[in-house]
Amino acid sequence: MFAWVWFMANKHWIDELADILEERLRSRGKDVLVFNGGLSVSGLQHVGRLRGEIIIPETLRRILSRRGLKIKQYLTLYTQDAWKGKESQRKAFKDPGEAVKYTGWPLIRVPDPEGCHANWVEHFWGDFGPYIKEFTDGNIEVVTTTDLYAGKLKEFTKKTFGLRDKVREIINKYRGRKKYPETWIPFEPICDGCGRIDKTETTKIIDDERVEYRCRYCGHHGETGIVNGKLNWRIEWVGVWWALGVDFEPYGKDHATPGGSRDSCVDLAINAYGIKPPEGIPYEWVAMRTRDKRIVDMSSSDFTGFTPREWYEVAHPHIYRFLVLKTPPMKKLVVSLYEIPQYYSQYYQAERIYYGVEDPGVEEKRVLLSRSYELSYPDGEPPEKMPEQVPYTHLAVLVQLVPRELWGTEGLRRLRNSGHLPEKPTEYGVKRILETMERASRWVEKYAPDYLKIRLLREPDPRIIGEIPWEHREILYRMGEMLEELEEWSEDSIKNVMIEATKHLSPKERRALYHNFYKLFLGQPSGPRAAPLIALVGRETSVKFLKAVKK
RNA sequence: GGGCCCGUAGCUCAGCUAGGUAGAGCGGCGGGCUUUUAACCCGUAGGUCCCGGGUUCAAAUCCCGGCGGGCCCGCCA
Repeated sequence: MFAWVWFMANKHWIDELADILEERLRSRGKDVLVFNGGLSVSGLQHVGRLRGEIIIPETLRRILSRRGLKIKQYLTLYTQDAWKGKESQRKAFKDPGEAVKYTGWPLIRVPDPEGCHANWVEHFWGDFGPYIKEFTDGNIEVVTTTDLYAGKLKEFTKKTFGLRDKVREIINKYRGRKKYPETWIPFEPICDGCGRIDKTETTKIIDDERVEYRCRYCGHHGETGIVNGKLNWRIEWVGVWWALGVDFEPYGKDHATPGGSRDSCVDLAINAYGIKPPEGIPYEWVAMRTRDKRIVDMSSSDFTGFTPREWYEVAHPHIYRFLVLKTPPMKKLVVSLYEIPQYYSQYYQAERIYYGVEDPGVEEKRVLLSRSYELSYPDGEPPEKMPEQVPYTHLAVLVQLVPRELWGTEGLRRLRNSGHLPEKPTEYGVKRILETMERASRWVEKYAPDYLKIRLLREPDPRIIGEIPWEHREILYRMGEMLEELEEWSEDSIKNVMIEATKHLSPKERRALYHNFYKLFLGQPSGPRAAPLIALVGRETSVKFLKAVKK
């Protein structure tokens, strides 16, 4: 139809989003724009949290930076929030019963359940925080609400005391019957008596710096500084926008409901504080598929999901970024560590489409996949030449046959022999293969199905041999003899031996024979290619196994 | 009570924004491949597009009304 329409229809969702955002951000007239994301460290920091709060804003930031916008990206940790003491959270401690006493404490004050870090937050941040730079370009500044309360939010708290009536009026619009009374002061101190932040009530503002409060939990009355507490949650969110000057911040679907938290906070920002609320987009959560194929939402406080560290161990961050980018933000993304090989092959396909060596047929698909691929690089861009692609499962098997110290030599030689690598492979391609080998090796240990786990039997097993019919034993024994006499010990000559020994068999019989062949060596009816396997096992051992069938 | 995502082949989904002969991958089946790296190649079967109305020459697609599944919010944050 019209070129314009065609053009629009063939944009990646994130580019369309970037277009809209660019216009709105430019109209704000700021030199440096601010992007933010927010996380409460209530427990397991799973990969799902990378999606909406980190990778999506980071990618938008990079796209818009290329268009000349200056953008600063933050990630805000809600460390002052109360520890809820859910059963799943208590179970993180050796003595869950005793851990009840931390209920209601600010997260940052809850001790590390395993005693290896300064507190709960730092403990669970360990598998997440340090990996952000692997999944992004790393230009993200992490701030905590605890630090903000000691700084800019302190100022905001004072401001809020002055705006009390207006703030109450707006919040009460969203509170149906349970309106806050006129005496309400929107500040929740940490109780000096019991340590809780979720049960205190401010009774009096003493001056700009101090308040009086009472605790509904332990009955303690006291006074404390305004650094020692937090604002009511709706106000706090606006406070973060104000303190950092946020211009864009995505929000999870739990905040997206009309009349919900985002709406009420926008109302507060405009009508109480007179600031322009940030632009935003809602996003769906990430779920995971378990070993037995059940789908469960990842949840921090329920400890369901897996961390960026666990992903990084078995797969490149590129792959996760790719999955996030090819999935529209309001669609549920389901990921599984058991399906890593499939993700690699999807990624390789997108890569081939990007480099133009494969035609997806449908234009929309081409745009979605190749752009998602292009943006999948955490830092920088795809290399000029398409890297060599070796299937993940291939490497998973290879690393089990070649000793680790030979991966970079013998392993690569094997790949050249099998045609996966050319004589002069690209630098990035080789680097990626070596990295994938490390990951595939760990994946085999932790997640691979049994049939991909290759383990040579220590000794020929008489019980297995007993199950092999005599005519097969004859052939296997003969193979052993031929291998023993073989002049040159190479994959090719071994392969010739195997062909020679089985050429008189029908395809069906040959299949049956190889089942027994694999059982003899591995205890299971299938395995890696026979000739390379034998080559690797070595002459002495393979002859020993093969001739054992006739003892 | 309000909102979001979804319903298309056995499974996972694309196609719906912009109406024009129902698609892909996986799985199944048959065959091939000097046995296979959840492989590859060729062929093949398989569908009331959740249901009912409406608009239209024409509806999986647009409109209205239902049904079913999953999820979020309902004054905790």
